[in-house]
Amino acid sequence: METLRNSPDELSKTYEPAAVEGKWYAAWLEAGVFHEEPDPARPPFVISMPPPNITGRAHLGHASTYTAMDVLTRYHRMLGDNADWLPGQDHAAIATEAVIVRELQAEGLTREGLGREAFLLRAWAWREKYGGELYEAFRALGFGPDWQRDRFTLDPGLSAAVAKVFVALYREGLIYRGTRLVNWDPVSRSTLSDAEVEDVERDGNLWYIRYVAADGTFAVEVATTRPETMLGDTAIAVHPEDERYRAIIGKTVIVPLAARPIPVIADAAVERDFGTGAIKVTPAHDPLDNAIGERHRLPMPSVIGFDGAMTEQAPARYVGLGRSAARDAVLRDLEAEGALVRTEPRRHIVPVSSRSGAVVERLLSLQWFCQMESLAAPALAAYRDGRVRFTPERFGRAYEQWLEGIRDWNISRQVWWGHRLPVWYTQDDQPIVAETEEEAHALAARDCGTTELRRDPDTLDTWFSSALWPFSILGWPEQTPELAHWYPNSVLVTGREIIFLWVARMVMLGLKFAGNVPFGGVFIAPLVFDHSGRKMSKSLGNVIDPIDLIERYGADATRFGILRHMRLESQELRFDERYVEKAREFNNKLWNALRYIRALPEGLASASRLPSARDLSLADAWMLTGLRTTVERVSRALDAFEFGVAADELIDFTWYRYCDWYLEATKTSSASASRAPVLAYGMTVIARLLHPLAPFISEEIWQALPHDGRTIVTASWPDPAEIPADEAAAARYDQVRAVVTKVRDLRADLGLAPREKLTLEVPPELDEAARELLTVHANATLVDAPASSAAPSGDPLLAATPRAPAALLRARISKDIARLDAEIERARRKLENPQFVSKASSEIVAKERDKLMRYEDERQRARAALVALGTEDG
RNA sequence: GGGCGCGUAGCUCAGGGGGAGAGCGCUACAUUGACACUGUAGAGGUCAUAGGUUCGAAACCUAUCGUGCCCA
Repeated sequence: METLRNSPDELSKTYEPAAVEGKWYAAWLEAGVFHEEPDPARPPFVISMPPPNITGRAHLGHASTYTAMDVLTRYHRMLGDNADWLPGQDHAAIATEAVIVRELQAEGLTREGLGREAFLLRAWAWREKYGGELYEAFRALGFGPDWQRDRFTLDPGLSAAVAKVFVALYREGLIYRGTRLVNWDPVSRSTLSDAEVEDVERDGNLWYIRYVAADGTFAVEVATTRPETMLGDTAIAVHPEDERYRAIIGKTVIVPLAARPIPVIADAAVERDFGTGAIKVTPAHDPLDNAIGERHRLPMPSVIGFDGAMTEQAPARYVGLGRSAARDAVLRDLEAEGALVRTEPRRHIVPVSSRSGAVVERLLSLQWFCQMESLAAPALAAYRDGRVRFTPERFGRAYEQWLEGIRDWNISRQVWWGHRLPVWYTQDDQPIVAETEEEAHALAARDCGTTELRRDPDTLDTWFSSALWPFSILGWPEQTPELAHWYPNSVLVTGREIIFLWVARMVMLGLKFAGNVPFGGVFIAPLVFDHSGRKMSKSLGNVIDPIDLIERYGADATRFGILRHMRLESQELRFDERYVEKAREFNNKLWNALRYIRALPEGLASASRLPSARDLSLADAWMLTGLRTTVERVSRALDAFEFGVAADELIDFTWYRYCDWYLEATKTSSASASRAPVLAYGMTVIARLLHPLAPFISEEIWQALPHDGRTIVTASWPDPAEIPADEAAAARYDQVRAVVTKVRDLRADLGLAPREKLTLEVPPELDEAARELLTVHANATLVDAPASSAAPSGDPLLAATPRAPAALLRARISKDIARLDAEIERARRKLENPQFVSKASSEIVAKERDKLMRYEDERQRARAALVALGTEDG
């Protein structure tokens, strides 16, 4: 511990975060304060970091969600918990692969040209080089995860867990291979999850096409936004209760251009208001049509291929045409045939790949799926019986509804960077599913009498490995001490956009394989938007780099500014740089309070212990009482994830009470007896309360004052019971403050500069403590009131009267009386209402009576003062 | 179409059945030895609209309008 010096110039006049932050972060790493071993003797507090993509860059979302995790971990560490924050990164299959492919393109290379092995080497090299950038930002933000336990989704242990889970699910029949409609990104050449598909509104057309009956007795018009898919039509569908079409249900019509006969069927999924109420059904290329096709067992020809061009299933003259060329050709030919009735401009929803920006094609494809129904049921039960709780609660209902309508999960991806499917095929395409290649060969030899196998080239959806995260990073399937003590995790902190993608899947697989829910609670942090409520995105150019904020304001201010605006029920946080600016000003305020304490002439040598209660001044007692309340409130707020409330409480107490009042009160001569220890004690308690939110400055302050221990990181959380509180003294000081405020009012009326003394007449019996405080807070000179002023009985403090022109005092008092008149009128009306007195709770009525009494008392005093002033000018 | 939010001071937002709050911005004064990244005082609001419940509604309920997100 450095020795405490008291030179006033020792600390710079403004707080300089840059000098402080690097120093302490290095010291923390050196001391190993973020690392924990499982310790059954202490309550565990564990958070698994949602693994950011290795392609991810720091953005303000990290400064909300990830800061929240840091706050919780630091808070629980100080509470004495076995607290550990487990970091890690995600390989981000499609995103990373896209980055590498772009790099290759720039060099004139292709993925296929390079080959799988070389491609993967490049991807690993890329990860080595750039994958740690986000962590640099995390350190700059002061985050303290247990770096020694850093994990990566492609680590051998985690990959083994993935293979094990896949094989187990397969053998249970929950993973299967099947032909289903998938989201196909023709540019990335891979399937996409639903979440990677964005619905975008675009201008298009609605084309009306006429289908003629096979027997020529009628024709039916259908509307479509995608005429080229008509080549794959296998039915016309109408709503079963649609009178217009009842007669033609079951009849046969001919697909124009393709000249194929197809049936007219009835299905309740048809929207009668859309177009003509009759729709064409292309089961191989549209989700709704596919569902109809399943129900009616329709054939499902794929007319569009994985390359986005028309396949051989289409009539010969369209084969090989790209989607848009095919559309042009089809429209031209329809027109020529007279089958195109009309064209109507229309805005409609187009599915777009959030990876490549290409329009997503719905295609039938042979993929691997995970059957979700039997996994979803226990996850639903865990929510309904309270084993998984969401904060805010309403997000639980979204989770519930999604699980209720669960659909099978396409888990295979046509990318190379990721967990390769643990699937091999024999020459006759028989799948062999095994955890290792050796096992696959053994199985193939045993069951199929062959050793000639080729491995499935596909990889698993990234979310598959993420779903195992909370237990795979703890060593599962090994029964490690970490798994025993730290699973389930205490809480998961994440954003609402991945409740389905990630949270629900972790619950499902955690229950299935780790025997329990992965976490007791889920805290959904608000998303960060720009000042006008727009999502921050590269294309809008409104992305804010936290590093930039850190450089200009400091990491503490960046964290604090955001935390302060996190509200439990809000879904969004509209970021304004002024939040961070304000936080920096708060830091500076703290810093200067520290400078004041350090420069006290009596020094801090004896400041390590709080004086006994009888040696405390009125102001001391007031401050400590407020401090105790603040400790309780901040603790309660952090327990409830109310970070904004915690920050508000800290600012409110520290700035507007500790600094504005208490610190000023210590500038009286009698305060010097107790002020150094009380100021220092108060400040170290504030520093500890602040530490989870603003780790650097709190450490700097704590180190600059008498303290026990090496670092605030492992200091204990303040215990309110240890802070002496004296409600009566606090109330008395509040009365003094009320009088001071009134006097200041008048100073403003007088146009009196703050420097200029004001004379205050007070009754001779006024106690010394109140006199000193009036003197220092109101910058007043006290004189005894003349006996003739007839101080009313009661508290002499309330008889304090500034010496000022009578007219001014009269105006001020009259204004007071007018305000009191209104209050009295309001209270009296209430109390005169028999309904109020009989129906309102007795406390409310008593409170109202008390108010009325107080106001009347105050008005009486004011009137007396007015009379005493007389009518002539003074 | 279904679900979930939001509408309070010029702006961003707290609050929440019984005296309208904060920060920023604005106005006036102040360079007092912690701090101008400051202090003191002040102006500014039919709490979206209309009904209802209640002794009492900005808060609870219903509807409407505006606005955002998610799911289909």
